[in-house]
Amino acid sequence: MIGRQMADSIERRSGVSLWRQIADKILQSIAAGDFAENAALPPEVALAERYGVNRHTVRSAISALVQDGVLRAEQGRGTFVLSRKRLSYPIGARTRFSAGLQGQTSERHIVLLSSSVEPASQRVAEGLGLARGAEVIRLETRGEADSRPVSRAAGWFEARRFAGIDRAMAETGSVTASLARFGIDDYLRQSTVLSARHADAADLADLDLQPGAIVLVTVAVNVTPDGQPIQFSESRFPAERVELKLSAL
Amino acid sequence: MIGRQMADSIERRSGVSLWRQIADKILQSIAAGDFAENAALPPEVALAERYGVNRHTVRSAISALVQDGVLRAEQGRGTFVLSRKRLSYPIGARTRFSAGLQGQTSERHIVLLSSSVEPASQRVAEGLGLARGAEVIRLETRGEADSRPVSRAAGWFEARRFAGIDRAMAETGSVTASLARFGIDDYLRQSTVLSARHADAADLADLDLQPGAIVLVTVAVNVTPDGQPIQFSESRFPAERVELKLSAL
DNA sequence: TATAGTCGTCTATATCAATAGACAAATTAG
DNA sequence: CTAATTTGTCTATTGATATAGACGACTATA
Repeated sequence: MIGRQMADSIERRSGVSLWRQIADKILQSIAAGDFAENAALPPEVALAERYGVNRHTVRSAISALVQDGVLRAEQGRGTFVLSRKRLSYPIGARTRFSAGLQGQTSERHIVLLSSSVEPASQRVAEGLGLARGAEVIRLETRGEADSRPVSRAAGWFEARRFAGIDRAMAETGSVTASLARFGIDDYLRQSTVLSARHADAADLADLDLQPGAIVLVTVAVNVTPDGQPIQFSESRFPAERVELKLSAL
Repeated sequence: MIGRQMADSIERRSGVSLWRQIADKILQSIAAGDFAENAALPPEVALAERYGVNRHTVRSAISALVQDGVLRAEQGRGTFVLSRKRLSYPIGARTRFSAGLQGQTSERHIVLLSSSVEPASQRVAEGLGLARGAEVIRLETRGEADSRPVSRAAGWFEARRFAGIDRAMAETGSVTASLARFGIDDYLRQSTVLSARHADAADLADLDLQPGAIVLVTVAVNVTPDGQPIQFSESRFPAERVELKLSAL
């Protein structure tokens, strides 16, 4: 973006419709803090002129964001911003879900969606230092803050060592607390690989997103302080609601 | 994605055309290492069936990737993968451009695109601990590996302290070397904030991307070992060619 | 109470995106 | 050589996207 000033460019015949590109820009702009809560968006004609499109095209973008609960349109008055700035999700050696979001939200928790036992895939086995096909427990979770989903994760644990961690997770709602039951009071993030892509159907459902949204994806391995791998995870974050803050370790 | 198996889902009337979504999926799949170099893609009819679309729609996706130099189609034989796995770009306290890419590419360098002196914007001033409007030098650079752009960055330095850094950068092609001329032999990454969005027109031109692509965006502050801010930067990485590896600090 | 500003709705038209089916052209396997 | 497989091209049709213009409905304010 380089500053902010030259970002108002739109691509035609790109496979991404103009209304979606404009909706993206408006979301970015809100997330970047360009509008106070309840502030008025520029009028439709002004936006149409700025982006070089028809007013109806801007209306399509706005309508999608109204649908999504980001904006509120009032006939005769204007269109107003509802949602807040993006959450800043900390990532570091000692990343814990709740701790890092303190102060940004009033309410936050993790929901266990499902658990299963399965043979380790190639990458899970590699991450955990197990033989391929070894039994692992898979926990599917969703992180929520202020009643909105902010993350969706799958975590894998060695089945033999962590038998019953699914129950612990359901009861405590915390990975840290669950691991504590297995005698692990501290763990570190060994590696994190980060990428981004368009949300697929599963992401849309899990994270309550509108089609065309972008998700940040992290693949990480957690280890004990002495380097023993305990958890392999893949997490997805809605890019429009979350940014990742890489904290000092 | 959770494993890999359920990722073949496509969203209709989402504002993102089906051919682009499919092109995205193919790119992801290649980047994830599902295909060896020069391996054949599944035939068009098979892909059409897998994604539940018409063969012509798949052809549109493939045609975009052929245009982009990712695939090569041969009549009667098949469609073949040209490009490599994604580059893994390391990010950590001591991130240096060239060092981390060693072994992944045969050739890599930074090009200085432009430099200018300007008053510091709000966020640049905050990042560098200066008064808003203080003079800063802005360097626009592009990182290339194997003749392909892999990053595009804007860096800001306090003008008074680093007068002439633009020339140093042009001569050395290295931030590290340029800073050394100002007596700074070591610096650390103090903070990094990470987000993702659709590429805008500037990104497309700078990074040689096809419209609809996704970029990873980092905003970072570099400091001297004793905590003095020296550089504020915003970098963009094409998500289809680069993943970010958060290294131990 | 006018008037200007803004969102809401309607009609019409053009282009892009996607589907459907058919057949040609090139390659590979038998 | 023949058949099967695969990419390339063509025509036709439908629906989504985008533009254009006009006008109605609601709000705030001079």
